[in-house]
Amino acid sequence: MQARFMQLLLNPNAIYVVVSEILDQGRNFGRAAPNSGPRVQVEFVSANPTGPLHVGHGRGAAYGATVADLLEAAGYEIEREYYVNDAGRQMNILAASVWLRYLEELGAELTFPSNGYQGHYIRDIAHRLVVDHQNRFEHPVTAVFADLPADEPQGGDKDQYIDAVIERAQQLLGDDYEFVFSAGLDSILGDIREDLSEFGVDYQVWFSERSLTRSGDVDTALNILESKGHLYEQDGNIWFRSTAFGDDKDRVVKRANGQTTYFASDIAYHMNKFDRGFDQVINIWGADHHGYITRVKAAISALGYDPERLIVKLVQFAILYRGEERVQMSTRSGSFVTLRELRDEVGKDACRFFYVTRKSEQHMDFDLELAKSESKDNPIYYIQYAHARVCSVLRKLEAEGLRWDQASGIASLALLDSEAEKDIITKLSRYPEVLTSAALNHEPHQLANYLKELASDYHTWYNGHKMLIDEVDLRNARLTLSVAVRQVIANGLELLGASAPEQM
RNA sequence: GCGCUCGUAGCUCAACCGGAUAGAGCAACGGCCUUCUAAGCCGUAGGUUGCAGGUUCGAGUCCUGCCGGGCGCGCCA
Repeated sequence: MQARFMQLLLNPNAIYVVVSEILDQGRNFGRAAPNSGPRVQVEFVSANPTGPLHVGHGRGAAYGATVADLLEAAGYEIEREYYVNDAGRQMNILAASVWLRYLEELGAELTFPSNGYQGHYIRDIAHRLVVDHQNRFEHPVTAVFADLPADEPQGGDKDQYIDAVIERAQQLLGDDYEFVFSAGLDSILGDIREDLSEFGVDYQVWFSERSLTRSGDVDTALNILESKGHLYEQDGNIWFRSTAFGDDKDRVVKRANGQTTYFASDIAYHMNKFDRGFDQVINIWGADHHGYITRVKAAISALGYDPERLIVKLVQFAILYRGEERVQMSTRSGSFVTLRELRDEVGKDACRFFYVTRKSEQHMDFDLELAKSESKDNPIYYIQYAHARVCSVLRKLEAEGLRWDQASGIASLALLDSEAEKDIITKLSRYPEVLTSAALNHEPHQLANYLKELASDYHTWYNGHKMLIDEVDLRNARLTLSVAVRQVIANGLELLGASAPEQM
């Protein structure tokens, strides 16, 4: 930085140096040396594996993946992790739902619990169970529903009812209950994994909540809190005195029936994270979880770790629009738009780009029509088109039997001395700092906006200057700058999870 | 009710941990195709940064109050 600054003072041609740096370094231009920075874990999405991901998860996925990729490009050693909430009541409801649909597949006639999972994907899982295991899990309907309390439509309590169904399933299935449970979990988790992978989001670690109980981490964490005097008993429950660390109220970690709470798992999970030696732990949560930040940080402090090392980024939900019309979504009624449907309709590149083009904590409107449109109105197409345009010119060049001479182009860069050209070159030289700033501030939109500007500058310049001209030196200079722009756009698009097409 | 968060052009958003006349893109209006992709380019117009105070040499940015939107306030996960 210092050196280049000196060069700028001493030599007006120094601004051109960046062009050859870009061409020399290619994909690595703007990147720091790999693993030269802190070791950081980024945990994101972590949606309950009770159904497919929807568009709300999509924003967290795109944001988390991009922040992780940006930090990695900035030299951080990154571990991407998905926390699998595979313990708890919701998962049992899933297992019971699968089982009942399985019985229906075998011909049983029954009334599905009002609190069960209604989605069609449950039937698909049940169907596979029948195909693979025939009637192995079958029990007479009379035995299944004998002496159960009333469901809500019959004037009962839907929660009590579904709990009774779960208990009955466990009684009748015995060891096979775990099998049905796993069939549901594995199927949905597999679907989520595939969905994310197709979205360009891949994890190093899938961390199971149940493993925390099995490994004894939950007990260990509670024992540590106990030994430090942060727990107390009241009404038969064990409470964590989180108010001592700024929380509004104390929190139960173990119920009177001996069951630990989800929060206890969370305490153990964060202890586990810190014990793995990360310099920094980044949690990306939906905005509806903001109330948990205080208590989790309280637990981290109580365990003796520095809560400053935990960074929680909240992501607001996106509201889908189809043109003017708002797309209604309701998870309960099952009328939600899945991430897969969104990808199918809009395409991965536009999805990834649109999601991160706004600050994460900002509410955003996601316009499906705009994301799909193939015009300059659509920023992702606009940027990709700048890239394709350069490729197109090079193809045309070749078709005319000409060659791009890079060395000649570099040597002739000083011919590009208009303000527009210098602006483009200056903008190119800013790329590394934009990348670093976007990474360290966890603000991918900085890079997205930069790419829009660069593409705009390039389109403007391109429109006013013909590339394929007879003057060889000037032609090579223009092509060289074009290729440098193409490289930086490709680098930026890669970090945003979008492709850089050679033709459109 | 309490807490968190957001409020910037008609619309969607920027503004580099307070710094100079608050910037883009859509939409609107006016131009540019015998020429490498018009999937593009140029120009014009558009703002009392929700409101009212305060701190500061300086506030979209920090503080207080109010108004409005979103979210949260389980021995659910």
